Amino acid sequence: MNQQCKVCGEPAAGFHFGAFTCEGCKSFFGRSYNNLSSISECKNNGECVINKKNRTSCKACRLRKCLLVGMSKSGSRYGRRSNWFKIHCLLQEQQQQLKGGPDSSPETGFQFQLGPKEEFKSSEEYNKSPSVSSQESHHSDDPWGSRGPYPAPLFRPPFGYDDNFNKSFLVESVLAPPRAPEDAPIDLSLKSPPSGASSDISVDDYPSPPSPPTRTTPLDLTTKVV
Amino acid sequence: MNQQCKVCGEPAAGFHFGAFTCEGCKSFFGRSYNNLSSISECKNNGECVINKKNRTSCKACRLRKCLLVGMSKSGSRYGRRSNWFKIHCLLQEQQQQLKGGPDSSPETGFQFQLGPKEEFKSSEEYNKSPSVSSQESHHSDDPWGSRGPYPAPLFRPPFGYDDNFNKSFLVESVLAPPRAPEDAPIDLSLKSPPSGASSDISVDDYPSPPSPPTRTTPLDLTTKVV
DNA sequence: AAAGAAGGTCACCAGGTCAC
DNA sequence: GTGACCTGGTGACCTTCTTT
Ligand SMILES: [Zn+2]
Ligand SMILES: [Zn+2]
Ligand SMILES: [Zn+2]
Ligand SMILES: [Zn+2]
Repeated sequence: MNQQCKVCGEPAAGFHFGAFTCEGCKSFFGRSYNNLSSISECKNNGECVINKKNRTSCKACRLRKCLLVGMSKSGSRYGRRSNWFKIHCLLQEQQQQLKGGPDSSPETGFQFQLGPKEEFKSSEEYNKSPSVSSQESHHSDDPWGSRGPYPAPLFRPPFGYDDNFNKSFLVESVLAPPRAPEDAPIDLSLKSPPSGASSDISVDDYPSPPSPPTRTTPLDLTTKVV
Repeated sequence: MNQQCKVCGEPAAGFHFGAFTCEGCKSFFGRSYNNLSSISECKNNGECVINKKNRTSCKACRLRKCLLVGMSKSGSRYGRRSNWFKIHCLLQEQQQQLKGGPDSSPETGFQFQLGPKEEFKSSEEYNKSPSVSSQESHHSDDPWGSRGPYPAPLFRPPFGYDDNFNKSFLVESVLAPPRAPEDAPIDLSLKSPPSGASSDISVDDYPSPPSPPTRTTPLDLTTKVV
């Protein structure tokens, strides 16, 4: 299994925070997440394309990429992955090779968790975002720690698969370049969501896993959203 | 690990911008790079030989040397050096002592990142490898060795080298020094400052770092799995 | 157990400082 | 302008703990 970091393209060290990443991006994400204020605005209008060599040059864009590929603190967990997961990884990898060449852009790299792109589910949801506060957000106590609400069948879809929370919420609100006038004072608003809830990032709770097996054909699993 | 500055020969302070250099050359390069205009043309026809004592006397030549030894803004590396790398350093050092005497010229000093020169030679071996040539572009990787998945043995070869590479590691590296596939262009455009380095030197890209022994087979991921 | 991820550690480096 | 010295960020390696 030879995955590449979905953020920068370097050989991946494992599945971290919801995506295959290298040690560097893993650490970076872990650090940044708790310290968003340390990230200064992109000087390139938020359009940097992250790769192995330049990944350290723009933290804002690196973080954005992390979120884009599905990383999230809450969407992580300990322990080994199910077979289901591994199998899918392989398949996906192969498929990708067929059409993209081994080195297809890290940009879209391996699409495990719903493609970042359209998954965005409009920003509308985001617009009303603060809504997050609704109520389920108090998941706080144990975002995931102890086996949450899952049935854990033999082949349960791997974690992080459906966690698209950050896609809609964080990515857009926070990192997406908010149309700032050039000299915008940065602020990069991603301080922390107003809505308290302490969740600087809230995850709506865990969407029921797409029941996997039983094949559906070309594993679609991705689209699901709830 | 006492390395010498590849630019001037003084004891190196570390690996900076892609090469082992002293503090001075590091700073010099960092400064000059953003300010090429400040460098005046060489008065000696671009033939100055840089050493510890005269390094400050001709900026043009000093900078040229920097580039020659592989320095580049994008070639910098962060974080700790991998064990694999360290071992390599030692070996190389030893080898060098055997044949060069402890005090071999700083000129050729330690060749880690293949000098942009003809270090290549063995690349032919590369070329004839059928599959590789096709599109193995993402092959590279350096002795810095970005690690793959964990339970990594003490000296884990970077990227896709097979696991029992470890065993033969010593032997191989000694007999067949690693050579990089050139995935990097290495143009090193500025052979000699055409006329004043004033013209921009585009050094965008960086000579691929040294690199580990080449692996031959295209990774057979199929076998492993599950 | 064994595998594998989160987190911690701290070797290392780009940059910035500021007496020369 | 130079380069010894600091500082904050990075990432290879390691430890702890969860999941298979
Ligand atoms: Zn990465
Ligand atoms: Zn950027
Ligand atoms: Zn030097
Ligand atoms: Zn000169």
